[in-house]
Amino acid sequence: MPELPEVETVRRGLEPAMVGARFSSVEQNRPDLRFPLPERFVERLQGRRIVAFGRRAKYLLADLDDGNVLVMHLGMSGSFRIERSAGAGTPGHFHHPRSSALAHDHIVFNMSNGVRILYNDPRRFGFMLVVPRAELDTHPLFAGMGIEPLGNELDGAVVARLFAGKSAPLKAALLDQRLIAGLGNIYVCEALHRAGLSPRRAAGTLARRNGAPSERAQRLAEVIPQVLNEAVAAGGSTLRDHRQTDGTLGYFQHRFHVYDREGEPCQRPGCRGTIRRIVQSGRSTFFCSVCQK
DNA sequence: AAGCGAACCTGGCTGC
DNA sequence: TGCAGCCAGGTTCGCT
Repeated sequence: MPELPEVETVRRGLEPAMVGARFSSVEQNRPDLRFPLPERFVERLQGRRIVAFGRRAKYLLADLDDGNVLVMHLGMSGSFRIERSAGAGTPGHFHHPRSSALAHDHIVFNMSNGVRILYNDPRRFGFMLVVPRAELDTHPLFAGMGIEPLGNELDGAVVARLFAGKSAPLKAALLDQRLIAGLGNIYVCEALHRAGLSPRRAAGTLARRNGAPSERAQRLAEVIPQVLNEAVAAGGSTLRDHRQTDGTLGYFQHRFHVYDREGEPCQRPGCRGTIRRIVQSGRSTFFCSVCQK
């Protein structure tokens, strides 16, 4: 489900409910998600206060007051929803209603501010772990992680360097989280269309030319943050499960130019092409072979 | 070594 | 209506 814009949407929804609050109680309804949950997961969270709530690529990071970080990944079908109890605002009288439990509500955080935060994940490709903040950067999950596409690091020169010498298709290189971390199938397809680049082109063909990053690399570096920022502003894309934490839908899917639009006319002004679907490394790619070269 | 396909899971949709 | 088959926003593993 969630690529960077969806995860950022979730982060923004959860932040005000989480930062400053403590975990009053945590319900763990099964031993594992994608991986076994950490030893004593519930005990390690209960009583802790959340001091910051951030994101790195597609990971949510809740900094706890004991120096640990609760790391959460939503996999393909993970989502959070927030329920506010009637007692919110009057400390000591929350009732955290249990009546609303749905199938696949695997983890529930009952917060000291009266908010109930439920993690639902039918496919269980998501996972949670607890890592000391000081060890986060060297943790296997994060050590080899690529650059943050909404940070300041992304520009044509960086793209050229990252892709230099790669024979893999651009599509695969953009999905490789060790290069740029946070893009997924939707936004890779959309970015490539905006940049006018074929998903089948070898990534290495964007490398530097005569000491300067190629025009193509610069265009790609420009459109990636553009499409991600527009998607964040739209609350992400709702294909099936993604919701903002208050239940409202994302609406960026209405602005897709290629994703899931096989057979439709290309929307690029003046282009007479038709959106095609091909399969690359086992995943659907949508693109216009007329204007994407 | 890089790159590709399969695997991990459940559910929704399509077509027979 | 029923059921088989296919597909899905991610990541990792293992083979070539």
